[in-house]
Amino acid sequence: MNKPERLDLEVRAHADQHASLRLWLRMLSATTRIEEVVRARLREQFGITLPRFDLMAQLEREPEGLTMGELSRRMMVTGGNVTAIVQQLEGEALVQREALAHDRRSFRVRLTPAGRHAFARMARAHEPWIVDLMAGLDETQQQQLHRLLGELKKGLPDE
Amino acid sequence: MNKPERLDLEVRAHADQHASLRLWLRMLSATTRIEEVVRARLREQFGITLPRFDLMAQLEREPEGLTMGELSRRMMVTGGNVTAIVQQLEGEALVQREALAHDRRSFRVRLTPAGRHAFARMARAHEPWIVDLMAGLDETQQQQLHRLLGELKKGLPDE
DNA sequence: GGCAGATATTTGAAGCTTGAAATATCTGGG
DNA sequence: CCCAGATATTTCAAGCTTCAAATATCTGCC
Repeated sequence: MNKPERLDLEVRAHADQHASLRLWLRMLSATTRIEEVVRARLREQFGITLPRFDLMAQLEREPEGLTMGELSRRMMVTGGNVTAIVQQLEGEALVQREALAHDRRSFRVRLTPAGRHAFARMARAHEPWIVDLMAGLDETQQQQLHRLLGELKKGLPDE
Repeated sequence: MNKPERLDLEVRAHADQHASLRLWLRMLSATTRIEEVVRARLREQFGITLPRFDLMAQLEREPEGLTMGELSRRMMVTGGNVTAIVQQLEGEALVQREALAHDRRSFRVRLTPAGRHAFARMARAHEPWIVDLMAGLDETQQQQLHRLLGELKKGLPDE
């Protein structure tokens, strides 16, 4: 009975790999599709890009503002990227920089009143889009998905 | 009992929105993190970008090759994007174009033998990475996640 | 106090991505 | 047969993104 068992394990290992790969591809395609929809609507309805919206969303949650590094970590993009987007939004007077007393390398970025107002208007539209896009799952399923993704994230390497 | 019930629904609706949003953000961050890891490893170990790897992966599954449109749909990117990547890979002799007899607007792209060989080498490394990244979930959980994402995708608007 | 290493941000080059317009070809109805 | 609309691809401009190198500042150890 040794040989069949060993074979069986190999077969299962092989199947596992394929299953993980299929899972990953499905996860990626669902995420991509939702992003596409959101990006298109933000553009059509507000003439804004997703990255700019995202950056404003991060700031909206932090009335005290965020440093470039914090923004970069929260948005999960590189620092150079944040620099460019902040510069643009600053040019449109939607965000402003503010020196830090204790560290001259760094500064806080926060929404201007105009930025806060503009974001609020967009967020009111955005939230129902997400609710709607997720509506293929009922509340319980969404909780399950949330939990599973939390587990998955715990297993991912840091940094 | 009318007023409390109505209030209750409103509260729940409000909570639902936040829950869907949180779910979406978690989904996005898990996906982004996995992509980051895979991109970094492909670069370090094989000096290739994720989009090029992705395009080759699509072709590898289709010995007959794929048209530009099919590639674009499968990769979930725009056509112009595919044009650029195919041109580069063609320059490196990893893919080749082949005219279609019945439609001169279109053509098939397929891996060259060199492309197939290079991809096979990368895929052997890539698959265990994914298995590993997903290993925070056991088999049952991965099946659940796969199922839930399938449901979610069914509810998304087409195209 | 000064300097070595750490941290925060910017810059620049290369590559990816989108959306829209342009080009080429095909298809079917008249 | 022809042409109007559909389909396949490319082109282009604008913007996003990464990585790596450069700059500036800070911190703690001596």
